[in-house]
Amino acid sequence: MPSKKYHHGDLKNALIKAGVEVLSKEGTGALSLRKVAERAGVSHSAPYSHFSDKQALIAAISTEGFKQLYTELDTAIAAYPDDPRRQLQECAWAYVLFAMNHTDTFKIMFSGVLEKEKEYPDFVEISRKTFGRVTEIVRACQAAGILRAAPAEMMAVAVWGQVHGIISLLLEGQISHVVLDRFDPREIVLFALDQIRTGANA
Amino acid sequence: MPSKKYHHGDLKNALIKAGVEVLSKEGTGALSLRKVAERAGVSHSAPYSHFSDKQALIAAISTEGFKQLYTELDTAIAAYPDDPRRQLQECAWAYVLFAMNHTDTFKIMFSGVLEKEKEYPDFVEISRKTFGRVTEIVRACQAAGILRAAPAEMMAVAVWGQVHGIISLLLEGQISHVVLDRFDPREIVLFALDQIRTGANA
DNA sequence: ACATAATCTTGACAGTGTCAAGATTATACC
DNA sequence: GGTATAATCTTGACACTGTCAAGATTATGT
Repeated sequence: MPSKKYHHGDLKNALIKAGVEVLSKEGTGALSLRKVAERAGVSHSAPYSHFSDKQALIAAISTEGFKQLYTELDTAIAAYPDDPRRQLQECAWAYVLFAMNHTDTFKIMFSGVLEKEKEYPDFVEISRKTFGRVTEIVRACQAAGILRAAPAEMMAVAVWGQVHGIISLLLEGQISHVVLDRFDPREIVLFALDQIRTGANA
Repeated sequence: MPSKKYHHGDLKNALIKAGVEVLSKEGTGALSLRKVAERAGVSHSAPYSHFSDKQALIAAISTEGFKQLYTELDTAIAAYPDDPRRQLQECAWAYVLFAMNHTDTFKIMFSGVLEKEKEYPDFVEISRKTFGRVTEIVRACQAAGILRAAPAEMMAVAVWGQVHGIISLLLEGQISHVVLDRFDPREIVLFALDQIRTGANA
């Protein structure tokens, strides 16, 4: 029990974890450096030994979120080797599940709270890596004749954007009650995911 | 020149306008009640005569944004009467243009800064109205055999989600440089819009 | 013309991000 | 080992924020 050492030992990670906790329990608006510090059991200014400012902490939380998202995509991919069609499908669903299970982390990752993301190399790298993984699958699907021919990166962006859009609208409560009264969120997402493949044309 | 009257006369709208200005000039993070009040030439507490709290001002700004978006969709629709295919296409593009021309208003409308949106009836109504317009077009497209048969509201959500996702990723700077180095944002959006219709399947 | 309501100001409070100065502890080098 | 140096954490302060209460000013309705 390292209860009252002057040096915390692993404060940086403790702050990130505390940040995630605050996010999930009190929402994005309640995330403050001071609250995170208190939750980690240190003084209000201690975070500045590890993060240059609040944005840096947010960047770290987002990076952590991306890492988790990456591993979930990775296991989804590993579950269906040599089946790129299924891989793409499961990745899309894993993305949706991640967003629903870690709503506020997801929001912080994508809602523009982090302002100069390119200044955080870890964030940029895991983001790039994740996107690269999706691109690989798209390329494999194209090679297998499952997806149509097109620049793979572009198609990956389009597919990702489509998944991202529908889950974002759902999480932000933008889906009309006219729809929510009649359909389950899962149904809506599945319909949208299906339409990515088939298109809306008659 | 009603310069120094104790009563402003139209403070509520002035505050909304000032808010939009702050948003577009200094970004979402710089939006504060006090700054908005100062810009409108009143004391820091004056906004509380018209808005119960900051959220209420944000709701008003968002509502204003939705109204503008609605009229732009409306003119896009009016420009191509009896051509639902073109109407849908132009609405999607108008949506994208609105997001690019009023980035920070768009972000405030959709980035979850507004927390209890259902508590603001004006916001709910214009939001519902806008969605209804899209649904109408989808229904018309289905009737004309342009879009495939499916619950129109569901399909409208899916299409909207797809447009929303791609422009959101672009605005948040989430599109990889691998893609941005090779393609113009317009190209990316057009590709994505095209894929909404055709689907990604081979 | 006057009572009442609407609007705006002033002053205060707690909470926030951030910085400077100093206290405490770990690390590296002799 | 012991000591200089760096890393880590605390304390105290500042300006800024949202919010409220009390009061001043003006509009409105009767």
